[in-house]
Amino acid sequence: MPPRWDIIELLFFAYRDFVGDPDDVLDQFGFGRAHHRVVHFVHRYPGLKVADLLDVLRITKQSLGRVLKQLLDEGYIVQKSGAADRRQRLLFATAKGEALVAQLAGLQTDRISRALRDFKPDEVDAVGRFLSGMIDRDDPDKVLQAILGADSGMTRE
Amino acid sequence: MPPRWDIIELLFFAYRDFVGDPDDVLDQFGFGRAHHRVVHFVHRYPGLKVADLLDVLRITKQSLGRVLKQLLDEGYIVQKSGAADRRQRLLFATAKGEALVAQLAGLQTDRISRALRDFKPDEVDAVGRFLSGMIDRDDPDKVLQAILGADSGMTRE
DNA sequence: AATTTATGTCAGTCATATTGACATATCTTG
DNA sequence: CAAGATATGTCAATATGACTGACATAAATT
Repeated sequence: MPPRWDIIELLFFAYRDFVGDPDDVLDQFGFGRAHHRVVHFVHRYPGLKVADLLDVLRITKQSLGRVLKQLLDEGYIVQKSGAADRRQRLLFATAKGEALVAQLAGLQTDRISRALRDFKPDEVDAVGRFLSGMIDRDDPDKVLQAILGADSGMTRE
Repeated sequence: MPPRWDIIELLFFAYRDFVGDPDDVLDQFGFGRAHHRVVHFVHRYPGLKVADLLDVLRITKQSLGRVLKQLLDEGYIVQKSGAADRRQRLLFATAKGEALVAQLAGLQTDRISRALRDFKPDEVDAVGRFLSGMIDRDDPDKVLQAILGADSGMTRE
């Protein structure tokens, strides 16, 4: 099987520019890419546990610690003790956090919409199936399962 | 325009796993992701100049310096003075470098092929057009132009 | 009561990036 | 030819985001 140089390199450049938009905004907040990832997933999956976040981001708790603390201190995220298990710290985005996520997602959505402009529904669907297919399936990751599970029919509104 | 949470998150996970495969191999060589990027583009675009590489990778020459030196010292890359302009250091992958790139590209190609299995030709085409469309066009980058130029069926202004 | 689990923290290290300043060789231009 | 621009390299200091290992605490489970 010959290497798919085309896709390999397109993925590199596409991802480079895809994360480049948020990076510029994050700089103004004194944040980095790590902060974006954390506040994004907390906003999207309210009540996420610290352990879930570690699974999703594939980093250690020590790495997550500093970034999470900053987001808590500056009021982008709050944490509540779990009702069933009070050891757990369930994470939620504040209005401030939601606003930041929305701003960054807006930039990325603009880019995606531009790329998908004039795509037929089944072409959009193919893009979604490709990206899903690129992801490891043997992954005991709750968030990931939620995404992949909800992923039938990319053309829904 | 509502955020495309689906694509945003699929891209995150797809890229995470896409670069995850090479990372494991690179560890065994004492290399990191930066070494992969450098040797990859040097192999793919023989005679690449240092300045070209800086444009592609969007890093500073100081950052590139250490990584490039290691690859030169360990014989994955060689450099020759430019014929026309002898200030330029033109970079070429050695057989050793090519072998490494091929191994890493093999892993990534396996993943891509798996994702594109059972895709019809026009669906594969849609994936390529999507990725191309995600890339900034106002980019005076020789390598990028080569890639985008070779990508038939693309909509450009 | 003992153990496991979820989380936090301290301390040190590493890889990769940054900015700024300066050096050298070489090409281009007035 | 002299002056300046360009391509590259290097030194120094710094930041971010990752790592390992060890230890602490609180709460759940056995």
